[in-house]
Amino acid sequence: MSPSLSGKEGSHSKSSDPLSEKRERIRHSASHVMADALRSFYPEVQLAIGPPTDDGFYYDVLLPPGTPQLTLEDLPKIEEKMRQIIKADHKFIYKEIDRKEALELFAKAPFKKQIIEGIPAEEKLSLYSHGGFTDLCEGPHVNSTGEIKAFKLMSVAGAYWRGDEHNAMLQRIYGTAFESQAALDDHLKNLEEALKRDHRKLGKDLELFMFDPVAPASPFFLPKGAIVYNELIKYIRELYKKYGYQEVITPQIFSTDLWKRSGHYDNYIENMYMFEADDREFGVKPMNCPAHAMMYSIRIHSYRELPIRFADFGRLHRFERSGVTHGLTRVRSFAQDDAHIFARPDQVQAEITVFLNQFMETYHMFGFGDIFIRLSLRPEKRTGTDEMWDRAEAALENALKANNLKYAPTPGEGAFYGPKLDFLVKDAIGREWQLGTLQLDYSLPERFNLEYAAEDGSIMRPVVIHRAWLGSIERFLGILIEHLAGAFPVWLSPVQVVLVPIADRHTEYAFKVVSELVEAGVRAEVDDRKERMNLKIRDAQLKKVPYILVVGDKEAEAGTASVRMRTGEDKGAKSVADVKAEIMQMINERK
RNA sequence: GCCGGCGUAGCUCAGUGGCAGAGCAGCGGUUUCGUAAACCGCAGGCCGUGGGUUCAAGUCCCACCGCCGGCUCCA
Repeated sequence: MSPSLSGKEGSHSKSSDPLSEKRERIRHSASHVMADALRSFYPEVQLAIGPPTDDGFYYDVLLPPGTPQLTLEDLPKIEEKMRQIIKADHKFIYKEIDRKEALELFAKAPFKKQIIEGIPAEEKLSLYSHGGFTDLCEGPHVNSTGEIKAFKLMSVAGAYWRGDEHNAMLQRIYGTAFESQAALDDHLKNLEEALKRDHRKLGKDLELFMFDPVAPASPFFLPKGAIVYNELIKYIRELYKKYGYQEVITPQIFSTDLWKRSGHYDNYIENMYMFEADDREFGVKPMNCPAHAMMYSIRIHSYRELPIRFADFGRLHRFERSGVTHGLTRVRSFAQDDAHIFARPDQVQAEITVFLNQFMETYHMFGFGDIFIRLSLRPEKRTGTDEMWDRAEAALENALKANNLKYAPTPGEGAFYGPKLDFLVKDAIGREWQLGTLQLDYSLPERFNLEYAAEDGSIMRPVVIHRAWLGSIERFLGILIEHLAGAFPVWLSPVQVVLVPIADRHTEYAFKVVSELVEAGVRAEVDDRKERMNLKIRDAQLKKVPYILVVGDKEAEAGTASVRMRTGEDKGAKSVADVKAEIMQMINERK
């Protein structure tokens, strides 16, 4: 069961199957109907764009100056109007027009005018009308408004015109529409389900981590969360050992001398925490690479030593803009399973191939099925020669091809110092997150004057590969929590076993069993509260403890424990030795 | 940073100008029980922070902080 790979990011893929195609029509049409309804309340409303999306549609609008902003409370009346329009079953009428006509028709619609001006002259322009409403639109649509069988307006949000923060802020109304009420209900149920898996909620409920205004967007890992965090690191450390990485420990704070040299002072300072001490300016590190470059430079390296792989779990701080933080997935304080590989140019491709295999192995183990690989190619603004970029991009692409991996080349998205591979997964609510990354860097070796002595004695420049499997541990944990709905595999579970004594007199035996498990390295506890066993079983299951061992007279007598799983499955009584062996095996096999 | 919403007990939430509430959790007691919530009782509050309006503010207004939904950005 290997993770399926899709070359395209889901949110950008054009649907090909009939149902998705139908929904796209329905949603696109619903967006027109919504604009129509909105216009009946605000005749002067300026319409921008109203496309279908993966799970619904939206329309970006600008209300006339002085109009109060739309809020959630305005949605019901808009929905009501939409229902009337749908009931009237207006036909959608398609009409092609020439550019001049279009510009006249939309003379008073500045956003539409801009759209028209942006469409290449040779492309035809078209209109879609229903009832008395006409919009510039490529389509396709349903035949008539009556085909929009079920819809719901979801939310109102702000959005910049054309996604550029220098442009006007528009209001975006989100809605969704389906071919049947049942499908809509199903969708709403899924949303509710996703809410239950939200890692922020589960993190609180399971006491994994907390946040506090005294450290905005910076998680406090509570004891249980710290266990999971450290288990992840322990796993990564094993891989480091296996694959020839050397772990290093580097300072947290550096003088701006370093940040100027690395380029961060010019390119990244708005994301850094800077301060003065002793009349010098310092910055808290947002990345580990400069420190690793310095460590590489302690002496001249022979070509025989390369590749050198420095791994670092150093804590990074990035000052993220206030509106962008999100639970564990976008924080200001975090660590990565970060490593920099200093390699000879001829070693680059082999390193990438090995990395890809390690990456797939890791993701397979965590059970992620929906992985997207993005190959980010040279941006406009970049350092280095074209030959260098050709070689670097080819190295990444060849490695992907050699490993039969699908990927989406994305021009212009690379870092200024080199192209990169980004590994994205989708969370429970369909949001896409970047986790792992691999970047080729020709700039850092230049800036830090990194060298090695080649076979012929000449001095050569190594290439640096930045790479992470999990990305940020924090973000990975957040995605993992949602992916698993908080039910960690045994090896990651903060509490792996809870002993439930049936009556007080069985507590002593329960502790005996626990100490045997703890001795073997299992995280086991006795629930010795003065409560009934029913409650204790319930609580253990709500806390997603994988093994619940119930012990009473029979078990104490026979030296057994009744095994109940968090799923509710009752596996019956087993000898303590057998239970212990089973749990140990789960842990050792990381299941 | 920008647009909008929200902030009341540990948690989930009610209270919309007139005495701060409920359920769960917590604590005390009773119950000692065979696989998802026993019963009784007791406590628990700078209503995010600061200012303002008012005879009176959890409630109305302003600012700030934080969170949530988006935009932009990103590990």
